[in-house]
Amino acid sequence: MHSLRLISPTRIPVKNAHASTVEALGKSIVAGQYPVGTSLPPEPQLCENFGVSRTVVRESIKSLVAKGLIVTGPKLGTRVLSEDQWNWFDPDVVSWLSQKRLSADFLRDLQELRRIVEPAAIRLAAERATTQELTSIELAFSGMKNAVENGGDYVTHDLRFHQGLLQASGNRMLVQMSKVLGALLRTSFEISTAKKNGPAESLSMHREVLDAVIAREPDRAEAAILHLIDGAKQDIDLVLSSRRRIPYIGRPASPLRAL
Amino acid sequence: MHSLRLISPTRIPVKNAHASTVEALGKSIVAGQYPVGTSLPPEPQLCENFGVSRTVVRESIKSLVAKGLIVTGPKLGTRVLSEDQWNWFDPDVVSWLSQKRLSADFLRDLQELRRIVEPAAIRLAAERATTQELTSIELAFSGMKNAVENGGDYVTHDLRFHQGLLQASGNRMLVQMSKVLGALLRTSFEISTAKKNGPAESLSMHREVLDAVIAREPDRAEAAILHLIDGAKQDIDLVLSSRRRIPYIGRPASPLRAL
DNA sequence: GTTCAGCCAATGGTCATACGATAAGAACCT
DNA sequence: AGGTTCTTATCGTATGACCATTGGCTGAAC
Repeated sequence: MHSLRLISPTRIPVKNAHASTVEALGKSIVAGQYPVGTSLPPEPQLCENFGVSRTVVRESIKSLVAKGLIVTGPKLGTRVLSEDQWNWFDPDVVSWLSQKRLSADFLRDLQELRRIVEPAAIRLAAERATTQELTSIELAFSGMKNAVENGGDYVTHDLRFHQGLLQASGNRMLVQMSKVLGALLRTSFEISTAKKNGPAESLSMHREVLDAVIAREPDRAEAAILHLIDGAKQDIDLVLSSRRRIPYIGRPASPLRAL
Repeated sequence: MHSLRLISPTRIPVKNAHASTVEALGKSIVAGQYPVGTSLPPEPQLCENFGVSRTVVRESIKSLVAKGLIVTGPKLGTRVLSEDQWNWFDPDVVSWLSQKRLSADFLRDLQELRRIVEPAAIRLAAERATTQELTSIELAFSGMKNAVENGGDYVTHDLRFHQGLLQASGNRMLVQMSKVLGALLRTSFEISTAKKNGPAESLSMHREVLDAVIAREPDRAEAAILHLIDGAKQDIDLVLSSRRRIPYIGRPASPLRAL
């Protein structure tokens, strides 16, 4: 008799109440549904909105507190913190941001971060990568090549390629960052791939990057990756300037389908 | 009658039950008390250990799940995730790591990250810093200078100086990172400051950095900060090589007192 | 002896209720 | 008008009950 309320305000979490609630609340917040500084509805209200018990609501709220999105207190409610207090490296937060508010600002910040981190990481990778890590990257490259020749999921292998490189840097912080950059990379790759000859062109650049790493030549590897990154940046800037407003609210899967 | 159990296994959280429990559990985990892959004691056991209700224990666990330290599931318990799944950019996690396990690995990773991020950030700052941000940094510098001349807390102002620079980069990701790098910076500054003439020497280098940023000369600013960073690295390496094992378990305040 | 299905029990997941603690805002007193 | 007290909304904590999931045990069938 509980699962019958099909017209609940938000989705009904038929199961996985906690996960569903965290996601729904988190997305609402990063989407700006509750402006910074204001309070969310009180707990009983949220319970009703989501059709879950107070236990679930409270545990969900604690999760979001842990991610720096909100603070709580008696009588002050559950207040949304300013954005610079959010944990911008939390995979969930970034994922929600990518889906709900892929704004130009956000993309610019990510792009900038990528241009700082990836060249440095690749230098380290060129010095330290184990043969195992190299074969893993080589495998990703094969996947890309195969996708170009026979069709298939180019973007996913592209992602693996870059994350493999970050992994090979041997620095745990950089590895963590690869998870966050994933949001940008996927978007970026989807843009580049949409161009005619995009993949084919990008493939040879990736080959050059990998060769340089295998040859243990940091300078050459860095130059190659910078080439790649700046190409991606141009593609992104082009798309950003060609649209006035964020066109995709609530289309998680393929944010740049509009291309 | 609850607060009388003074010989409880861990601390008794007289108040702020949630925060205390999160901290105690978090520190235990990052300290390696529960090896990766193993399960924590079941909830009722934890309730007894910490002298709190199941509500608090469960909400605390959810907080740690949100930080990527653990996963939970019926019958599988509360398992510690492998370290590369932890959120290495969560301020709490980093703080716990700094206090409990300031290992050479961790310092090396942080040092490397700093050398990647700070020079890049300072280039951006030299291009974008607002006058307000500049005065804020200038203020921190005054604090440092004053501390050298009249005695006082040099390290705190040093920290403000560097975090002000990251802030001035105008990139939210970099700002977030400044919170994390704080752990390294504090340690690093404490080492450098311990050297005779450390502060005085460092002061002039900081002046040069700030001047270059004010003059909007990215190249000069980058060179100056690299000078500073590499000096700090030498100091840290020196200390690291002079000790065989992590000498400070459980001395949060001043980890490098042994100097 | 091996394999697989099915049951069992341990453990987290969810719900409901009650009361304590805190602080914002109102009411009150000076 | 200013400060102080009081009220009250809201989160914090505790308790007890029951549900849901899953790993492992048991035992039967081959």
